[in-house]
Amino acid sequence: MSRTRLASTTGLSHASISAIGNELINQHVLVDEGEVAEPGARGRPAVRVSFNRRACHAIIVELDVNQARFSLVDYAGTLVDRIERSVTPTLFHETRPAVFLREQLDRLRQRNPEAEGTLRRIAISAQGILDPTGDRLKWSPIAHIAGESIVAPLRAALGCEVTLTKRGRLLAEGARLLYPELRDLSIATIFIGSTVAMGMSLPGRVNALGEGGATEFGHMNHLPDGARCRCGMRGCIEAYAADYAVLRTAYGVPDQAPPAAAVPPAAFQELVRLGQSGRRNVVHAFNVAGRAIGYGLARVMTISPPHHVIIIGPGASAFDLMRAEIEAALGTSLVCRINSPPPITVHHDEREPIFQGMLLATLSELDQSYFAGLGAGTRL
Amino acid sequence: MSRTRLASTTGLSHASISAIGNELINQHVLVDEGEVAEPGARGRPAVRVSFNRRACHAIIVELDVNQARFSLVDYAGTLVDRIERSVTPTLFHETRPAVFLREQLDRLRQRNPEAEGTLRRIAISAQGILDPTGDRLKWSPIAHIAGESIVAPLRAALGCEVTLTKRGRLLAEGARLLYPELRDLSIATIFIGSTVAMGMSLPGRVNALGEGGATEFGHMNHLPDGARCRCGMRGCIEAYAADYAVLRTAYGVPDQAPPAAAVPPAAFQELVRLGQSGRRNVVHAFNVAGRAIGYGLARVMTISPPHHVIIIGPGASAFDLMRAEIEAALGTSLVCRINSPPPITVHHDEREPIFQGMLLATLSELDQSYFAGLGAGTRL
DNA sequence: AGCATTTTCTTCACTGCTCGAAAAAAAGAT
DNA sequence: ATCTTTTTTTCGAGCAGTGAAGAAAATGCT
Repeated sequence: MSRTRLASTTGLSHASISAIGNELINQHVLVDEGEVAEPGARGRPAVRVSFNRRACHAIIVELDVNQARFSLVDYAGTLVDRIERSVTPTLFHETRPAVFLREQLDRLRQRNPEAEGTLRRIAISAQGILDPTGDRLKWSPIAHIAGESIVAPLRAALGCEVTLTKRGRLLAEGARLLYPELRDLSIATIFIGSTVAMGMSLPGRVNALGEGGATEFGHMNHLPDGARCRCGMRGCIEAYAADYAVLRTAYGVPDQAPPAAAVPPAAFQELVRLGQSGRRNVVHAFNVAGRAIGYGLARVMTISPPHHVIIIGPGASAFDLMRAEIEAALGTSLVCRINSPPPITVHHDEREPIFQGMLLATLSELDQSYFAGLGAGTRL
Repeated sequence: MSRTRLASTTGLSHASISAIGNELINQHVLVDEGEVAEPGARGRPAVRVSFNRRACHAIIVELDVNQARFSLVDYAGTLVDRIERSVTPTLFHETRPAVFLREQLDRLRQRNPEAEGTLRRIAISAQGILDPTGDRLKWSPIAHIAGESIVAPLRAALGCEVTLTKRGRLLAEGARLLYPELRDLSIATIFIGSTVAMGMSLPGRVNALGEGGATEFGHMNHLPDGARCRCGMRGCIEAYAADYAVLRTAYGVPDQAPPAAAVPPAAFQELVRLGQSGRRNVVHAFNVAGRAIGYGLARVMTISPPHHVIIIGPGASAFDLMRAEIEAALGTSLVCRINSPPPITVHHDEREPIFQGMLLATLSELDQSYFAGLGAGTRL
């Protein structure tokens, strides 16, 4: 981006951008990329400045019920290397979470020795409820992970900052990045898959990893004394709309039956396919799921109504089977009658928004915690 | 407050406080009250500065289903004069809201000619859903008020700034003022009475009148296809917990019967008394109300959990009859199991918090919109 | 009474951030 | 070669805030 565009984007004057920009270039936080040739343009050509890729690196860890992904990124946000591992319900029974994570992280570091000295942060995201200390999960749909210390042993072993973040928090921030037209709107992103989750994002600056936006939407009660949920409670939205719940409803298993620990992604895809091809019991199951999500969303609308709703995750493919029930439920809400209901769109890939949201949040935090702490004269 | 205390409260240095304070005293926004004698204190005595009462005046209008209250206040927040009028379900059928308001406002102004030149703002609060323009209510439990233009005619007639605010928005801000120990906590205040409403307040600066904190808690769905609500929908929390709903349940009226337009305050007080003395049908009705509020609160807890909950309004007197059901409902929620449920306290008078919340918000807004706009050299 | 102590408030020189205006630089257009 | 356009830098100024020093106004001790 050129200095002139930076000035108009940030609202600062050219004078300030020039001063700050050159200071950061001296510190090697930014780099001068030289003139960028734009054919047919008059005037002095713009000089692009961009982040110094080698200023620092971070590793982003996405942990969910079915898989784990480890991504080494540089300061410009470019993906340098990536490892994927599948997660089974017994994995964290056999191997302590911190040990499993450390093995994969070490492998990634050994494969990329050039990043070693500048690895500044490891950001882990996982589904569930965090302990207030941020060291571990208090509860999680990922089997056997809750209660195990994660952050402290990794921090001690690796000697760099490690953070643990609720995954749902990132959904909406990431979705905002993918749809520039939503930039100035508040967004609720609902994930439907191995769990049901919602992230909320207000316009304005990027939410830091530590702040708001997290909800327990999946465990909001839908019906008092209703279906059994993986969390042990009854009547949660998740107990009607997560993969295991749809499967249970479709095959006529009583809704008080204990939920499956995990549903293989392929099995759920097959279920969606059956629903789309019109199989009665499956269509019915997705209708039930839609009703739970619709009432949940209607309830959210009464507390903090988002401008836009995005449905995401494996269950998003079945949105057509849920849409009518969702809209009907929204229609029973005064808020949606008076102010029209929010537009709902579907985004099929959930991994990219989560990754992008986490990436942006991590780099922003590094800017604030690491780079801001460097003295004025520092050189990297 | 002395300059030294101002410095430690605001976090600014003594030098800055001195400069800014003297500037504002020159402008007659603040006044020097002279030394305040504190017996037994050593050192130079503190000089108290306070708001110049005569710097400006505002009128605060509280409008609800049963009554209207008009309060003339000065810049120091002192109540100068007040008018109360009862509101009947036919009032706004017979008299247009703007006309009714104008009559009372004119009376208040005539009684207090000394405030005339410095009346800077009229702030109206009412229950219901506001039009985005802020000129009128789109929907309200106050009969015949929705849809009628309120702000524009008053602004034209009185020639000063007029604002219309959702009442529930003020509940929590006001409650925060009354309980200093809640200063750094997020608070949800639930009003139970002619309606059911909730205001949320985050710690930090005072919310301006235009910003967040408003909810439609009373019209959050409790049970799909449930009891008929005054808003025309079915199953709202209000349809189980507002005064008309408790009355309906207690006397075995079918929950699909059209709700009463208003319940006289005395009739509801009597109902609370009957419940407290153990009358079975009334106790049952309040149990039902408590269950609706409890599930509603549990649902709110999944989206933006407050640290503290305050119950307020005429129905607060019956809190003991609802407590068990509220706590039971909270217990069905994963969030309340993992992180303990928020403490719930009762505040019996609802009018004071609403008034205080509105007062503070109005004066803060005047600081920002009016006083901040005055040039550096201005003198009042 | 006279001086030390304590506390409040003001003054003053200085920093850090930002801005507007002018100037410099680097290209294409004439 | 000169004009125009666009980007970038330089320079002086303004503003909000600070720390340190000092002035002011009381009490307490001898």
